[in-house]
Order: sequence, then structure tokens, then C-alpha cells
Amino acid sequence: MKQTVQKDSSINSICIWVVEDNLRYRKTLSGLINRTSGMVCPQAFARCEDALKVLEKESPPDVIMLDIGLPGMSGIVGIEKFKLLSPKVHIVILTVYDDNDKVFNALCAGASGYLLKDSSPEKIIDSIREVLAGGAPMNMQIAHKVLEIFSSFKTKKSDYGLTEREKEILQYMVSGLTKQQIAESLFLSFHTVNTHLKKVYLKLHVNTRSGAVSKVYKENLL
Amino acid sequence: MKQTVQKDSSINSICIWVVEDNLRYRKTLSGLINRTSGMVCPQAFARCEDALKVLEKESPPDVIMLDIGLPGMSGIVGIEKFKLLSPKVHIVILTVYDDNDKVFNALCAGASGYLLKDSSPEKIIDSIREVLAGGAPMNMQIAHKVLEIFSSFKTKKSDYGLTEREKEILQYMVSGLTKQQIAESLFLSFHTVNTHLKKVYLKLHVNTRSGAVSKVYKENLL
DNA sequence: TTAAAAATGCCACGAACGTGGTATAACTTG
DNA sequence: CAAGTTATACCACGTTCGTGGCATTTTTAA
Repeated sequence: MKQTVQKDSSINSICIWVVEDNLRYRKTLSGLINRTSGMVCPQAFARCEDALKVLEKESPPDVIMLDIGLPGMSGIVGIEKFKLLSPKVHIVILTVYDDNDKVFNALCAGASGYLLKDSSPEKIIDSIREVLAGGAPMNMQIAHKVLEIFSSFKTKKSDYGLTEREKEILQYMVSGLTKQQIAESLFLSFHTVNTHLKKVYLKLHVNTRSGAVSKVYKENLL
Repeated sequence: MKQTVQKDSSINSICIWVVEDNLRYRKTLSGLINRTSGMVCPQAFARCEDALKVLEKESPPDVIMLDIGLPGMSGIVGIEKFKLLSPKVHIVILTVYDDNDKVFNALCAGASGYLLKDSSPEKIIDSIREVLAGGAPMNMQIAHKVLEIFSSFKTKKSDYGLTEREKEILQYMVSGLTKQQIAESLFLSFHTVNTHLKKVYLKLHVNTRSGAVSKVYKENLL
């Protein structure tokens, strides 16, 4: 990993693009990258649209440092477009936004990292190396947000007092079967299924199959 | 942050419990913690059940280092139990398992960090400080898994060619309304709703309302 | 062992659904 | 402008559903 002297830094260097609307920050960022040995930033854009246009013709960079609050196409949408054109490119979000929604959407869209703009230059450079090493660079607070998002998935299994049999039959209904079909699947009489479903409706406080199915998904029952 | 000489290291020290079935690793871990200034490990258990019993009586630690592959109650289940007794305790998973499912379930259950057992002693100690600072310590590979999990959420909005109106009506049906109620809500004739729904069924390849609703949720339509 | 809960079964009836048509006005789009 | 799509609307028929009530057996808990 020892650094070697090399004239043309673009050879064997990590190639990074920057998409950032703020001129000063864009210059700072590209400057930081270009001053780092082993890295080059040959392109810096103010808007996703511009970067996408270039990406259609030229070969993709290794990493794209992407802002979220951009004029025109937002960074979130940009991620998907970039990934569509060059699935292998690593996209690291570098933004001021740290709300759960932005973080969630960016990561779902395929971002490989998420940094806040208050990160130190060292952290930013490190994150580029980290993402290429197969990691997922994140600020401490972002990592924390990520865990928050996960734990919000844990719907507390709201219990309507359904019996096992009732859950089983509800399961079948959720998958789209009619009462008759459910009865056949479970070797029961139609009337039995009917009775069970009656109780299910009572317990779930619904009176249509769609309402029941909806409740199952929304509250993560079964 | 300068370290001061103190006789009784349990005062003002970070208190950590260890739950790990392997005797040797348990000793190694508790030893490492006790040899670190500012940290103590007064309790180390081989099973979740034992730790839970003690937690019911004594005051909780600051951090629990928890294995997943345990005899008896698994660590995943343990997380929830620990959190139920002491919601504020930070739980850091320390395990050999790195499959998406384990990671996902552990984080959903409320873990504050996830390390692999090949982590260096320094990394482990750092992670304890990090979790108390509000962070979410993770191995690089775990962080990467987390992103994988996120991007797997991005259901590619499978398009069945539903028109806006059809989506709107489907929306209402998903919420449990009958055709007649939908018609009234949208100031339409029952027949119109009926016609739209017919096309929806065609396009979604279903023939029951429950099937349609189920498809909406499973494939994240609308 | 006795009471409660769960699972099974049946009947009947009106309401709602799924599916086959047909048809007209509006609004894209080439 | 012609062709296609979308939204609107209606009819009819057989099927399925939702709901009321009632009854028996098996399992679980007190």
C-alpha cells in the first residue's frame, strides 16, 4: 500500500465524480480529492441531469459523491438513474439532510454510503476508500438513524386474540382463496370456514375481506 | 477525557455484561473489558436465561455484549427480553453469524450494534464507547449487509399498466370499502366502479378482492 | 371434574361480488 | 383527422360473501 511516485495521476487512480450545487463546496470537494494521491476528480456537476448526460457517453467513475438537495432532479431520484446507467458505480451521499425519510429512501435507492457535510476531509477521503473496499461508510448519527429505522419495523404484533386455526384460515384468505377453496385446502366444510371467518371479522373489527387482508399487512399480523 | 487514577474502578465506570456460551471467549472478553480503564464487567453469563434472571433483581448494566448462537433462548429473542426489562440498555451483538436474516432480525429486535467475532480487541472496546456516544458500531461487512437489506426493499414498482383512476379505486378497495361505498366516495355510479375494478382484476391477474389487496401490499403497488 | 374456549358443522337470506356483454363522451397521440 | 385510450355508464346472471342463529365435539384451564 506504499505510495509510489507517478506522473499521470489518472492512471490507476480512483476516479470520483462530484454532484453538488453549491459552487464553493463543489470546488472544495473536488480540490480535496485531486490533492489526494491515488484519487482524481475529473468531473464535477451542479445538477444530476448534467452528470447523467455525461454518463451516457463516457465511462463511469468508481465513485459518485452526491448531494441530495439539488435543483431539478433530487439526489434520491438521481441515485436510481445513475444505477440504471452504471449499476456498478458506488454512490456516496454527502448532504446536510439527516431525517429518517431521506436516509431511508437514499439507501433503498441504492446508495453505498451516507455522510453528513460536517464530516472532516479525512472522513470523506476515508469513506471513498471504504466504499471501494466493500464497506458502507456512514456518519455515527446516520448509522444510528439506520438502526432507528430498523427498530421501527418491529411492529409490536398487535394481538386481536386470533386462535391458531383462525390465523391459518385468514392466511389462506389473504392469498386470495374463496371460502370454498379454503375449505377444500384444509379438508373442512364450507360452513366451518364460514364460522371461523365470522369470528375473525369480529375480532379484527372489519366486515369485508379486503379490510381484513389490509389489516393483516398493515399491522403485520400472522 | 484524561484518565485519572482511581482505586475503585466500578465507580463512574462503564458497566458491561457479557452473554456468551463459549467459556474461553467469555473469559477473554470479560478480561479485556476489566483490563480496560473506565470499564468493568461484573457479570458474564453463558445463557440469556441466566442474565435475564439477574436483570430482574439487579440494576441493569450500560451495555450488554450478546452472542446469537446460544443454547436455549437465542440471542435474537434475548434482545427483546432484555429491552423489555431495561429499555435503555444498549445491546451490542458479537457473533460469528453474518447472514442477512440474522442481521436484520437482530437490528429489528433493537440491537444497537453488530460486530463479528473476528473483530480486534480495540474495535470491540471502541464499539462500547461508540454505542454510548449514540452511535451504531458495525463491522464493515455488516454495514454492507445493512445496505443490501435496504436495497432489497426497493421493489421495482412492478407495473401492471393501471391507470390513475384504476389505482385510485383500488386504493379505496384496499382500505376495505365495498364497490357501492367507493362509488359514493368518488361520486361515481356503481357500474363505473364495477367496470374499473374488472380491468384491475384483469391487469393484476386476480379474481377476488383479497387477491387484489394482497398483491397491492406484496408488490408495493400504488 | 367442571366450566370455558376452540373447532367443527349446518341453514337461510339479503347484500355484494365477478363476469359476460354493450355503449358513449372525452382526451390523447400519431 | 383517425385511431386508440380512458372514464363513464348500464344490464343480467350466477357465485360468493356477510350475518343471523343453532348445535356438537374436542381441547384447555380452573
